[in-house]
Amino acid sequence: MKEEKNKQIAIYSDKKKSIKVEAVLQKETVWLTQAQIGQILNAERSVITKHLNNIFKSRELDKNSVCAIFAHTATDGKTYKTQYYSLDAIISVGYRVNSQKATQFRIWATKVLREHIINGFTVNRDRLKQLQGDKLDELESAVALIRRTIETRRLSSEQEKGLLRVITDYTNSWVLLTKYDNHQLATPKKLSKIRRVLTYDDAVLAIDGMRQQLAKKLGDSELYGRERQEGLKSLIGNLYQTYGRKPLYPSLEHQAAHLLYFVIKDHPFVDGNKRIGAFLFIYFLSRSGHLFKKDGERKINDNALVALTLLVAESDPKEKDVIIKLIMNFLVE
DNA sequence: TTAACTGCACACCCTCGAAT
DNA sequence: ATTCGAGGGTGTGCAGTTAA
Repeated sequence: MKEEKNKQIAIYSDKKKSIKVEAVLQKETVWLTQAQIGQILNAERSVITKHLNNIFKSRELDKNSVCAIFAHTATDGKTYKTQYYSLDAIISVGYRVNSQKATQFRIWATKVLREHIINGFTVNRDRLKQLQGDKLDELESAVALIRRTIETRRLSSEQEKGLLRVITDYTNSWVLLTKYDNHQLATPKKLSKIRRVLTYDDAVLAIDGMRQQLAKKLGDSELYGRERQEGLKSLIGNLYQTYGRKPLYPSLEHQAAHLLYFVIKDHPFVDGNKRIGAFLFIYFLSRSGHLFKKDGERKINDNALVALTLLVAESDPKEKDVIIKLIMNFLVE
C-alpha cells in the first residue's frame, strides 16, 4: 500500500473555474486525494468518500489495488501521509457523481484514455516496430475499432465503462509487453491445451438450462434462442475443424474466442445471438476451468463481457483477426 | 414512492512541531 | 521524552433534492 518512490507530479488545471490540482503520476496512472477528486468533479469531499466506500463495498473495485498512501506537503508546509486513489477509482466515482462537471469528466476521461493509448505507442513506435511489427498493426487496428465504436454507438454509461475497461486492460497488457526485452518478447504466450471437447448436446443442454433460469427469474416463459436450421451444430463442428491434419483452432483460447465470435456473427439462432454467444463463451471457459485467474478474479468481468460482445457485433468482418486476438488477450494470464 | 445522490456539520484520527 | 494544540484528512448521520 505504501509507495513513495519515483513520484511525479502532474498539474490538472481548469482555467474557467480556476481549479488547479496537483496529481501524482506513478505506475502509469494518476493518483488523487478525495478532496482533489471532489474539486475536479465539483462535488463535496464527503460525497467522494461515500461513493468510494460504496464502490469498495459493492466490490466494483478492490481497495488495495486502487488505493495508495503517499507523503505529500500540505499548504501549511507540513508533510502528511495521505490516501491517494488511482485513475480507476476516479473514473468509477466520476460515473456516480451527478453533476455537469462529472459529465464533462466522463468525456474528458474517454478522450484522455484514447490519447493515452495513441500517444503511448507513438512514443515507442520505432522500438516496437523493430520488435514486433505485426503486433503493432494489430494494436493499431484495435485502437481504430474501439474509437469508432465509441463514436458511432450511443452507449449507456455502464457500457461506456465496460469499454473503457477493455481499453485500459488492453493498454496495460500492451505496456507490460513492451517491458519485456527482445528475447522474452519473441517467446509466444502460453496457450492452454484443449482437454474437454464441447459437443452440440452439451451446448443445447446448457442453453436450455439458462432459458429455464431466465424464465424463473423473469417469469418469462417465452422461448427465445430457437436454432436456425442446424446453425449451432455446424458452428460447433467448425470449432474442431482441422487443416492438413492440424486443428484450425489449436488452443482453448482460440476456440473460446471463435465460439463467441461465430455465435454473434453467424446468427445461428433466430434471436438472442449476443446473449447466447456471451453465455456459451462463459460456459465454455467455466467447464474447462479457465473462467478465473489464479487470484480468483474473473478473467473477463461482466462489463468487459458486454463490451467485447458489443465490439464483436459492431466490428467489420475484415477485422475478425483483431477481434479474436483482442478476446484471446483477456484469456491468457 | 423509492433509491441514489448531495452538502452540511460534527466527531474522530493522524501528523507535525513547539513547549515543557 | 512527553505532552499538547493546530490543522489536514476521513467517516458518518441527517435532511434535503432529484430522477426513475
